[in-house]
Amino acid sequence: MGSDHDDISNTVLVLGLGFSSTPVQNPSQADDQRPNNKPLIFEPSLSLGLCGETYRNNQVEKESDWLVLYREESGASSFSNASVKREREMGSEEVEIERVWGRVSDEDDDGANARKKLRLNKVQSALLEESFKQHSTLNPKQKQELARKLNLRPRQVEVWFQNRRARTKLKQTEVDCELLKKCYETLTDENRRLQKEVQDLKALKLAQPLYMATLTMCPSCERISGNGGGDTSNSPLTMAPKTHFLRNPFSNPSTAC
DNA sequence: CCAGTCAAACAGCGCG
DNA sequence: CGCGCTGTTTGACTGG
Repeated sequence: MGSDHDDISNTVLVLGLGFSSTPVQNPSQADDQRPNNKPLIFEPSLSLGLCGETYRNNQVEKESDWLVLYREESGASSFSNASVKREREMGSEEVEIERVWGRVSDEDDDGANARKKLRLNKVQSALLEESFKQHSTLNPKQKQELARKLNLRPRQVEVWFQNRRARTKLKQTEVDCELLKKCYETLTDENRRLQKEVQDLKALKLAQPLYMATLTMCPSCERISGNGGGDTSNSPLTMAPKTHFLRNPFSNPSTAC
């Protein structure tokens, strides 16, 4: 009866109002794909802006260890595809150590490998992620420092942050898009239902023009009033609750009084 | 800096 | 098992 109407209305209202402020957990596929990585949680916010600002403090704890590991293994400037694949398959720390990786620097490009694409190792990725969570943009000093820590060129750090921002934004847009689709569907259903209700009421009004045109009753005080507040005490008519409570618009009595 | 794009690296699948 | 194919991820570049 009227209760389901109210339920639907409330649902729609909540969805509409909650949209801009409801935080949505979005387990990031991209960030969790590397099997060897610590579970870095990217939590895009549904609220406008400020995405990627949340982070877990305890992820910083290993940074120094990673850097030690990183510094121990860094120094190589060539790049090995086979070792990269092996690392991903085995997913162990020791492979990380024996893996040959590094940067394609301006200095040591030999021409043949100039177009070889660098793949950041997990230490580098983790530190970049950590840094990104703290601030999604870098000032020149931060960029230099990060590049120095990671043995990368500042340009590479800069590019990584640009890509990270862009892909975070894209991901957030996709989440928002899905939410808007759901919201649209809900509102469409609600609109359809209300249209039908209007039609029903119109049909009812045609069938019983006198009642519908002249009388209304508040369900809380059960007083009948005519149009323009006229006196109904001498009216021979009695109330027809059936018409009034078809969908119970008085679920909130104050609206009728 | 951002949006758009390219292309290397990689993952996953089916097939012989 | 390995090969080819396809789709995805991601480092890098370009133009505005």
